[in-house]
Amino acid sequence: MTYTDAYERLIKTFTPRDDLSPDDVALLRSMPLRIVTFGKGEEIIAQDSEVSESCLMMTGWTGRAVYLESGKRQITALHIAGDFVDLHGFTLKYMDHSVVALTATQVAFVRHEELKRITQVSPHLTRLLWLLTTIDGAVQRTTIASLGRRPALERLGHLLCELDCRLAVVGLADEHRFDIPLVQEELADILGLSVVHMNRTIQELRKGGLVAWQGSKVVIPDFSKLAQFSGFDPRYLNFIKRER
Amino acid sequence: MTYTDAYERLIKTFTPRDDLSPDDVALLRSMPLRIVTFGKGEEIIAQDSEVSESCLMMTGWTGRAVYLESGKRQITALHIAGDFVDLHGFTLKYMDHSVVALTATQVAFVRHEELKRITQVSPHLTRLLWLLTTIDGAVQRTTIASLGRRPALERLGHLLCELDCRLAVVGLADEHRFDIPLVQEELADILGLSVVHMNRTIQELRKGGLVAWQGSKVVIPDFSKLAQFSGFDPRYLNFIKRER
DNA sequence: CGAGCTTTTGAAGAACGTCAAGAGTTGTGG
DNA sequence: CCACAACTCTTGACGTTCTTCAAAAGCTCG
Repeated sequence: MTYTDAYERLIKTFTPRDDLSPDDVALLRSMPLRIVTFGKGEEIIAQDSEVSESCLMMTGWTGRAVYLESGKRQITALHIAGDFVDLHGFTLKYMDHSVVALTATQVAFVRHEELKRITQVSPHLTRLLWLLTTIDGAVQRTTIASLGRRPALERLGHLLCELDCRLAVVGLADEHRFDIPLVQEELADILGLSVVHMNRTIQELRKGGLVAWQGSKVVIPDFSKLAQFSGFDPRYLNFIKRER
Repeated sequence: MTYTDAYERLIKTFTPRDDLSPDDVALLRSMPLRIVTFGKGEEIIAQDSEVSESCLMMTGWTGRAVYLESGKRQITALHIAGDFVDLHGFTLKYMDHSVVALTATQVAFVRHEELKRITQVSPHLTRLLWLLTTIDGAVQRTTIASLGRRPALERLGHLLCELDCRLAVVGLADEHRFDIPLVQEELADILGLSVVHMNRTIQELRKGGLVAWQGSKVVIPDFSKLAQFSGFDPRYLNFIKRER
């Protein structure tokens, strides 16, 4: 993963949503990046810390984890290549969650001074960065609706539909086949379930024929069927090009 | 509620988080507002609609509601005076949720052209508006953690602590006393519970002495006790002044 | 006073969690 | 290349939390 790749990755995060002017692209490329590798299980950002840079995912999977006093953990979001995991840290500074590497990972850190510079020279790019955080909010709302009102089976189906869509956009899913490099305990922490019930829910979804899932390989034989079963409507992901 | 009040309300939304320059204030006051009244139960913004203005709450309570195919409803957020309910609509345009008036309500609509104008002339005010949406995201993460990992009783306690803090900042709570103008069905839709279990959970919290709650009047006799019981840590609300 | 809404209660059942243990898999060191 | 340890997945049994259904009681407002 070279610096050139990193800038390309960043540019490709915007282009499904709006066109970038040559000036926008040049401005993005002018930002110094710090590329760092993390091993599986390592903590990239600590909960309750103060931050002065934000990180863009290059490879691997990360999650935002909230640790409760009870010792329980909730993973509030999953992130893959192209996701600006903690862009909200630019405005918030205070991190209400940790960021943990769920697989070996490469990320590019951008200093907040650089982002601030963008806000001072490019209103358009500023709105696009802002957009990334509001899309994140839309995903979070969908997660809230799932946790609050969908039973475990639909909740899992909905997550698989979302991951399929997001992975496809960055070339990591093809014909509804993709890799989920997560253990069931992590999936349980995402869906708010116990590990045992997570296991039984996966088995039930498999048995129903809605997904084929062996090891980390997932295949969704009939996407629209799973989407309908899970109440999945991709519009909240905002993969639509318009003037922003 | 006059126009002057509306601008004051808007300004007071920022000041707990950062100071505004005279230019910032003048710019805010230059935005045309459209003040509208809604009756209890009315829909202010429809789910799946396209929007070209965003609304700031003046009086009353609103909620963001997601309606699922199953007929179930999840209220993903509550909003009170000073909240910019759908500021994310400025960047997203597509509304993945509805906004519903939970009480009689006055809101001020700001056209997106005006917000765009701000992004073109004031990087600082742009960052502050952006901040409001990222704080919203932090609240959503906390909601996800509650729904995923807290049992009903703690979930309710946590909500009450959050409301106490937020209402106090806008002068609607004093000495941990405030009004919750919501019926138990609405609370159930916020906490992801059935109405019956919502009722029993409220009773249990009352019985435990953690809250006094009769009709819509809530009193938290020992806030830190309830906060500890519920795992509430107000830092995610970002009521802290710093350079943004 | 009555209609409609909201709160409350009881009873039964479904969904999910916990505990415990066995089976399968992966990785590591000798 | 094998043996062992550690991790992960799976299963069974049982308990708890929460839901559903149904109905009664209380409240509000014309």
